[in-house]
Amino acid sequence: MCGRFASTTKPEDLVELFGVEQWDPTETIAPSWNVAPTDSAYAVLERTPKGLPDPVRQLRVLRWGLVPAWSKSPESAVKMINARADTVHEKPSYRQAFASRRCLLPIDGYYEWETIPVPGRAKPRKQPYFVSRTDGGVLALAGLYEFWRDRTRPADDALGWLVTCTIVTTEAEPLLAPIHERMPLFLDPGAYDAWLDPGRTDPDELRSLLVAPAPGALRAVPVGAAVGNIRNNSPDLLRPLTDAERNFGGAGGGTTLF
DNA sequence: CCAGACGTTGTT
DNA sequence: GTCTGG
DNA sequence: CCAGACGTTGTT
DNA sequence: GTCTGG
Repeated sequence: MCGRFASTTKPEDLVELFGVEQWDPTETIAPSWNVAPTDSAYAVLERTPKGLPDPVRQLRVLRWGLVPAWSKSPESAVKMINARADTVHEKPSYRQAFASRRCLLPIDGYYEWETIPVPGRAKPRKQPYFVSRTDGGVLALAGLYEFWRDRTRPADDALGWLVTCTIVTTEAEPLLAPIHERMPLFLDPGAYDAWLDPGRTDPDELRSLLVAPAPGALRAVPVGAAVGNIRNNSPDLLRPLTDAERNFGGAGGGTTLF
């Protein structure tokens, strides 16, 4: 799955990479090596302005954790950080967003925790990994977004709209499966246009864009436990564990190597 | 008909 | 908002 | 996802 | 043990 990630690419660079036509520089967030659910994140999406024929590609800041438009409160649905690719087109909470509000979430990589049973102890050990593109490029995660109106605020209050997002997940590819059974889906540049086009609403066609990556496209590197605490946030979270650090605490011998 | 859910993951 | 369960 | 809390009353 | 907050 995907429950924590790093996002440090400058918005100006994201604008270049994704062919963004519209970005409001006041919508800027600090680089983060520890983005958690309910945090803000950059998203690339397309909206068609009233009276215009074509959608405009934008870079926006959304809150991670999708809140369906019909939710009574924004907390009730904050667990919706992931959406299963195999059912996303039919789930009441996601299908409208899937039909017309798809986005890309550009990230450097995400964290995955391997659960390692410790003989004789109830609590297993949790070994975090940082998963990123082997070629070092930005990962364009497949996402959905949704608008939620806060009725406790005045009708003309711009802050009365909450825009949230979720990440589409699938079965882990074979190389990652030993760490974790699920993983987020990402798109290759050739699929960006079709995925973002709000004019495309055929679920089967859209689902065909969600394909597993080639084996080896992603790499997983074991990192320190500090990432577990969201108060920790620095490039040091990405530093690979040394062999000595991995052996120290590692019950039952070595961890999976890449 | 109304009431209540609407999600994913991991672990047992 | 819309579907499911009772 | 992990870390950290885990409560009620009365008053503003 | 389980829920909430970030």
